[in-house]
Amino acid sequence: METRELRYFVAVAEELHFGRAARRLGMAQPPLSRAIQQLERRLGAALLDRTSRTVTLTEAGSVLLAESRAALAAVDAAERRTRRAALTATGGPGLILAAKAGASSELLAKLLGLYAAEPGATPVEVTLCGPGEQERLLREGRADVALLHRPFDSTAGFDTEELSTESQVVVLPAGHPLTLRAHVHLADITALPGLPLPRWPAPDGTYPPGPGPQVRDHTQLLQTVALGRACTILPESCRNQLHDDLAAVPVLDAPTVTTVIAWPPHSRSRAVADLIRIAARL
Amino acid sequence: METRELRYFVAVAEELHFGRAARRLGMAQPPLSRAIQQLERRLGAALLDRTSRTVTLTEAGSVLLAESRAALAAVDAAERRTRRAALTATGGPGLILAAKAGASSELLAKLLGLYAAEPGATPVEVTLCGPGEQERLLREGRADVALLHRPFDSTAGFDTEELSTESQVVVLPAGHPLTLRAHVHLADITALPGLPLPRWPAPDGTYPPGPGPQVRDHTQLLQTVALGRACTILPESCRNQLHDDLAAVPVLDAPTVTTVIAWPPHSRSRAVADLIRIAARL
DNA sequence: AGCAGCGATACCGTCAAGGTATCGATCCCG
DNA sequence: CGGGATCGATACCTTGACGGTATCGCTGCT
Repeated sequence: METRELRYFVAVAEELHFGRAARRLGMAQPPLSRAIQQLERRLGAALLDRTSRTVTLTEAGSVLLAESRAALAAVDAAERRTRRAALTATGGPGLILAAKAGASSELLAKLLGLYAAEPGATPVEVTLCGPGEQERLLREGRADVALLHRPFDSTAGFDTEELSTESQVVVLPAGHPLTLRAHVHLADITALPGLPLPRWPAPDGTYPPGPGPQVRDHTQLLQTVALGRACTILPESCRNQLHDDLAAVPVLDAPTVTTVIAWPPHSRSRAVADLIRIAARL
Repeated sequence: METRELRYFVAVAEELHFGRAARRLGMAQPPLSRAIQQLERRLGAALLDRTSRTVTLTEAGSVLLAESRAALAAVDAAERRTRRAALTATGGPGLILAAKAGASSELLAKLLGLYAAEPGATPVEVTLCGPGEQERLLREGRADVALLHRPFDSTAGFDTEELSTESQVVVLPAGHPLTLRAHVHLADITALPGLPLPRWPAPDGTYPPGPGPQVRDHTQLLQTVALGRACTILPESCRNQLHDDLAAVPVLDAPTVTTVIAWPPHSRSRAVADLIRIAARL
């Protein structure tokens, strides 16, 4: 199978409409119809059920859709990583590390410091991004290595090494009654009147429905909490970033957060290997 | 990038010889040279350093080689999984599970029993294979789900769920002096005169060098041990498969073995999801 | 110097990918 | 119930990308 065929199929499977898919691909509809027919013939499987009015995916079709996306992502990542490797040789940044803005800053500083001291260390460019975005950057080959946070980010498809495990705290406006408690439970928090949990954007940029205020980044989050509009649950290492207008209380039954360093499983690069070796010793 | 180009590049990168690579691809050498040139032009990167006598990989080239193998594997797996999905609809086996022959048999039986009792369960075909082969079957899309054993198998690129953790025992011929001990350490075993650890074949079928006898499967392994030609370290669950001619002693400092159920991260199938849900509750 | 081996280049033929025109079926609406 | 609109499939044509053959130019080894 050629990637061209996979791209065609993904377009049709997503649009469920040959005409629209053809427009999206910048081609005419007939050759697209033929390409899909040929793909079906070669696979010996019906991928789409078509009447002259509607197009639907068969079971095999929806398998191929999921697999095609993964395969095309792998091909695109191959291209980007090769381009980056070529740039690196001519003096670009040696390594791109993606990390969530505002998270694990102490850990990150220590890691970068130790790596920089390594003989033969290359310059590391740090991309600080929104929550969950590190995963995408790494998958797309735009970053060489990333700090992820389980159980929030999926590490599926990566090699990983655990760096630290923390319990979580609830961050509240200073002076809130709960801040007098030595610890709380999740049930205490969900029941808080007037302090809902904020909503983060999904990968596609939309916000899930709910009562909480919409936030995009860490600063905005903490400010919203300080204003008494929300509370939030964060790993305990956030505590040394809190001003006096915020207070943190341990949450006993919140899931523990594990920070892991992750990299694509086929990394050949010496620099990535060095960085990981150092991270594993932290 | 088209998969054709990637296949061409992999052939040349592996052979480091345009003529041989062309023969392997069943084509003439000139179009292959041109295809690689075009790939390099489009990527804006030199992939190969060629003199008229030798061909070597550049840094970017070796990145692309690793990435191409991964991407081509993803494309091949997509094709196989789609074919399988189509067969399943027409009454083939619903699910193929790969497990190492002789390992986790109790766990496996329990899992299959529970799943078969599930409403809407599809027939499960179990492929019992040699050590480390489950991983390959799963990667290539020849199996839908597999039981892997950490730290021996790499789970990189899969979603996994831990099923059980066991410590390991050393298996010895009955009557061996060490069998009188309540437990041993690794150092005790490596020092055993005349009882080396056997050698397993690598994925390419060759055996690593060393003193131990060559074995291919579990039966052969246990028989070799019973004959007093080797000893071996296995998870403790193997104990109820041992005859009287073999004895097992716990090894205190051997790494613990974790059995995990693994599946490709893009699995859309209801059957896989059911099986995993059941496995997680074991 | 001459030969052998290798990758690159020049040139040519073919076929598959893509375009246009149109068909046949289905649904919607009056 | 009939006509128009919409959609995927088919028929037919054009073109350029891909592959083949012949040959060149360079290099290393006798």
